[in-house]
Amino acid sequence: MENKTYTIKEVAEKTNLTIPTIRYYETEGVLPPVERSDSGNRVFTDSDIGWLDLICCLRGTGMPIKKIKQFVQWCLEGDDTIDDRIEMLIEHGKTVDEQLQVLTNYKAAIEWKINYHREMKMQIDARRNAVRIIEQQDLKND
Amino acid sequence: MENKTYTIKEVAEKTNLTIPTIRYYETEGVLPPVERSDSGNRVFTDSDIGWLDLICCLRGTGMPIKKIKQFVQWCLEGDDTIDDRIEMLIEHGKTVDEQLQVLTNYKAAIEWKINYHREMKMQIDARRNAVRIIEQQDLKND
DNA sequence: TCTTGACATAAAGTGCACTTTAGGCTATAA
DNA sequence: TTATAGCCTAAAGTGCACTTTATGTCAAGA
Repeated sequence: MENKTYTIKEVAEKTNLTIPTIRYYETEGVLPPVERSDSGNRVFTDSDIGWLDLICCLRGTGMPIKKIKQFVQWCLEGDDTIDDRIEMLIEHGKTVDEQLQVLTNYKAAIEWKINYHREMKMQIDARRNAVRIIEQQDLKND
Repeated sequence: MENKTYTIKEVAEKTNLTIPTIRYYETEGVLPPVERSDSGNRVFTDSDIGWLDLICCLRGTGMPIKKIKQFVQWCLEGDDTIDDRIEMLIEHGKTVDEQLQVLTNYKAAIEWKINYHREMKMQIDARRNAVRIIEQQDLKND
């Protein structure tokens, strides 16, 4: 499973990122420098994909690129940054909890709206039905 | 509770939106036109705040401004759009479920990372401690 | 009466995270 | 050998959702 390598296209498929996004992450220093072939093409390893998975996780939970870069840099710097890293992860975990809380509340509000609209629809349909019946009776009476 | 009115500042405080954002929503047609005083100032009602709460809910769950505008316009158009509105809410509800799912998975990944880093820290500390002890012994032996 | 503060508009600017474009290199297949 | 596909870079462009700026009106208190 180790020492297998991937082209940028394969990595894009694996990570659901676009090719330009992967390149962008590397030039921005969010993704650590990727190995190159003799002709200058990127040669990705499972480790690189691991970094990208981490980046996706942090981005997907709303962490800005700059902060992710900071975290990755700390990882590369080694042992001395372990406390900073743990602190950042814990703080970020808290914001994710908040996001989950907010999202859950909004979800409930949307469900409420849906039910409200459904009841509204029932009444509209009932009214329309009543009008139809009256019209039919008017037709007969003419 | 009804027929009370609010200034834009009060509404901003109530909704946690900024004053320019509220104006922006109105000029964009996301928020239906707000009543004005003789001097042209906006006079908000509880109904307006209700619209803003809805907008916050939809924005907070990732619906783009354009789509929210569409939904609000449908609401203003009346009964004939009830099916469209219900469909949009249901579809949006699904995307919120997906967001919750993704976010929950990411949260778990972050927790996993935290634990991984904590164990890493334990090892680093243990190693440092060992080095310290050895250094002290070396000191004694000199 | 004058100043202060809250409101108004229109238009330009901002920040973020990419995406697109233009131009060029290189290895394989026809 | 030539064309095609896949990679490369640097730089400019994009889309979204606001935010900021410049300028002006209006009502109330000193």
